[in-house]
Amino acid sequence: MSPQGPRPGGRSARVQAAVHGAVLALQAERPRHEITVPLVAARAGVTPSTVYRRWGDLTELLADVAAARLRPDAAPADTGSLRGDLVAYAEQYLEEMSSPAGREVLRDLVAGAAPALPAGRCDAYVRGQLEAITARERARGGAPPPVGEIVERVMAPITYTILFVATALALADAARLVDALLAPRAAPVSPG
Amino acid sequence: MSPQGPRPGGRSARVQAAVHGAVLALQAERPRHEITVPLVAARAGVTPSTVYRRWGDLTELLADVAAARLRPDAAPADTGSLRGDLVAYAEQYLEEMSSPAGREVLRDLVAGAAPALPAGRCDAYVRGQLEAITARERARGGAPPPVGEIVERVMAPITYTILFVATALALADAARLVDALLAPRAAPVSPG
DNA sequence: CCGCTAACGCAAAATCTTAGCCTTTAGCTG
DNA sequence: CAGCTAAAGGCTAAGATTTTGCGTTAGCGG
Repeated sequence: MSPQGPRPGGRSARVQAAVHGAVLALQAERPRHEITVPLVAARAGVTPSTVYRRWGDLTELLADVAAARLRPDAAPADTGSLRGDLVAYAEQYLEEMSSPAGREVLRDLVAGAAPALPAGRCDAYVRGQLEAITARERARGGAPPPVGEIVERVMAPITYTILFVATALALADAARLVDALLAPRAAPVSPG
Repeated sequence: MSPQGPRPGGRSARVQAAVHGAVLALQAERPRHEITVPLVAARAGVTPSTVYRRWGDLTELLADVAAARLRPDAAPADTGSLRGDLVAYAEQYLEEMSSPAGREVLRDLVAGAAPALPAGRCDAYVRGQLEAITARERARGGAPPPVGEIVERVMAPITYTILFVATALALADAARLVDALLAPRAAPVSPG
């Protein structure tokens, strides 16, 4: 779906940029159910058939745009400690994704039915950022948990809650999850 | 979206059952992108306008069917121990939801939720089953973790992986997650 | 500079979606 | 139990979207 086809330069790239831009512009000014392929195409200065041919349908186009939106634009902030870095990253993710707009991004991503690609890209971006954070910690001489465990204990609960649970998470929950991850021997429940 | 309107009996119920049945039948024999409202309506012996009026669009209809499919049909299995009950439930959930059909159910559910609201019914069903399991444990004299913690540590990682990660989870991961939850004082990482 | 081909534009046809109006039927009341 | 009321479904026509075939354009290599 993503135009990683054999001819990425020139006109193709311009069209992709124009269409992505049109989607972003429309998302900012209209509710989602009013966004249609012909509308996007018109805004992008392109014919609808071009959009249908390249993206298949609106769902996949939105998923592609959502994935592009998630691509990290900078390395994760360096606060000087593993906990600080993780809390900062988790808080940023939580804040971005629990807004109505962010929720729509996640939804579009999941809804894109194609070979799991757009949703997979999202996870890949997250892991990339976490790799950077853990690599930094190792360079400091620390022994951070594996990225998979961070995803499992911190990112997954945040994402699940945003998608499925009515009560919103507080910013403090991000720190709570990170602390639970980093202190596996704390004893919050009844004594064993 | 669900026809919990003021007139649940009689014809309404018949139409709803016919439409749900038609969706299930079509899902079993066709790829999802070939399922359309007119197709469902024809199979259900109903006119398309009826479907549009009651469900709005195909996405919401599929979400409604998915939610109905998820409604637990029985109390969770009683294995005699908290760990056994949780592992059995988590394994069942994992097995059901990681199949292609199950993944579609989750996808439809997320995609069809109201614009700014979460796909709450799914989470509610899960919590209901977990409540039953933990209540049973308390009746045994045990002190199970709160349901929220089980969701966070077990159900959320499973669901996240199904939706966002290309590599499938193994059945054993369900047990691993339950064990990690129940033994918070194990020391799998370097000493603190 | 010339040819090759993927990608786009255009326009017609097919399909899906919406909306108005009428008919049916479940639930209620006398 | 007959009759009333309004919610819900059927039908049809108008409108919008999606698909498809064919000609054209523009990036790329020789």
